[in-house]
Amino acid sequence: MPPLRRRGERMRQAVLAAALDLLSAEGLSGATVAAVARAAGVHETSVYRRWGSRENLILDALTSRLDTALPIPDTGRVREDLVRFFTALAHLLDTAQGRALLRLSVERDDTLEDRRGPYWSERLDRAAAMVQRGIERGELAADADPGLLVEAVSGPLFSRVLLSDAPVGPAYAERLVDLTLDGARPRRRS
Amino acid sequence: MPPLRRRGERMRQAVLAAALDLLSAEGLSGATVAAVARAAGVHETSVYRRWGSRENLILDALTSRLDTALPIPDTGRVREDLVRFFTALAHLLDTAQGRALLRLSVERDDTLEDRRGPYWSERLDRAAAMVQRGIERGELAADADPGLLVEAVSGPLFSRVLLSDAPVGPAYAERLVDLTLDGARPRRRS
DNA sequence: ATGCTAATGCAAGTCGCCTTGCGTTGCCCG
DNA sequence: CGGGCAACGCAAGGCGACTTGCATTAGCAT
Repeated sequence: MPPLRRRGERMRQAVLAAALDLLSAEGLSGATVAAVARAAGVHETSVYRRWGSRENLILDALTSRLDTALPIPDTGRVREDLVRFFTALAHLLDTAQGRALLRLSVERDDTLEDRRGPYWSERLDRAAAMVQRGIERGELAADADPGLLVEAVSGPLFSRVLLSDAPVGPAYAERLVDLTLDGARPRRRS
Repeated sequence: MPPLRRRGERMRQAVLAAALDLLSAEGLSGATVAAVARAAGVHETSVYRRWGSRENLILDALTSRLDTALPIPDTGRVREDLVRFFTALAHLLDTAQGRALLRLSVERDDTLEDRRGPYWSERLDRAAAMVQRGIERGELAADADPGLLVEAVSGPLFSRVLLSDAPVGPAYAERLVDLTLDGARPRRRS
């Protein structure tokens, strides 16, 4: 039985699968390049040649399967849309894979350009559409800034996970949405 | 001239100074433990015995000099207080040292407990006092959550630096404060 | 001053990330 | 059904973080 040489796409899939296995079995620190390569029955050098760095590898593994899509709801009411979206995001950030992805996205890599920022910014950009619809519907002020609003809700979610490593939870996301929508000033007209 | 053996507190100061020098001269990646030790005229082993890890060393160097205090203003108006505070924070986050400190604060260290979270959480906790005063003054809703509001403004600042590495700038901080205070809904009573 | 002890110096070594040069082989194309 | 060539395997090595065991010495108390 020859060592079952894997190449091209099959090798790629085998490595990504091995990476995810190790990731969920032993966590981020357990998924060393050597371990992944061994588990996939591939040489470490090949991994580096294809992915360039451990970071790219893990990130590729994570994003390939973790395409939770984070769908953009369209219920007709801004608050409902935002609550659903950011609740889903909070849920994602409470999973091991979601947290790992966020942590990796934060790592700087001065060598060559990478596509980590894109993962989150893409999704947040799409989220801005919900706000835009709210503006057009007159639910939000005409001069509201969709991007700013999205960042105002997602930012705290991200930094909470990164800084304090605390769970975020759907309730937190909902409170953030309400604060961003209504502000902290006293409600006139009760 | 004997190698001028440094010990105890003098050694500590020499190493921290060398670390800051390298930090500002060559950036985070330039401040390797070996380089810092050499520059301080100290053996690498001694650095590890005293600080335990490179991270602790850099963090110690950063916080020892970078105690910008981030004072809590008290002008009598919430918005003014918040704008001043978060503008100062934004400014800090636009310096190389501030960014380095934030990045290091985000690094997880499963070995032993560390005191990195504290640096930011301390300052944000104190910032909540501004909000509390605003509530007592009636400027804010009685059921407003000081901690949440502080996170709603600081979170985006942090995650912007961490994720997109973009400058934050005072204007961004100010817009966040206004959004959090007034919300995105249309203003009644113009 | 003189000792004692804890704080250094030093050497050697582990581990993970990553690179390079060269031999070997899978795989697609003609 | 062969080539040919890129895609792999392999060995060796560099670099930085970190550890360990042992020799040495600075510095404080006496």
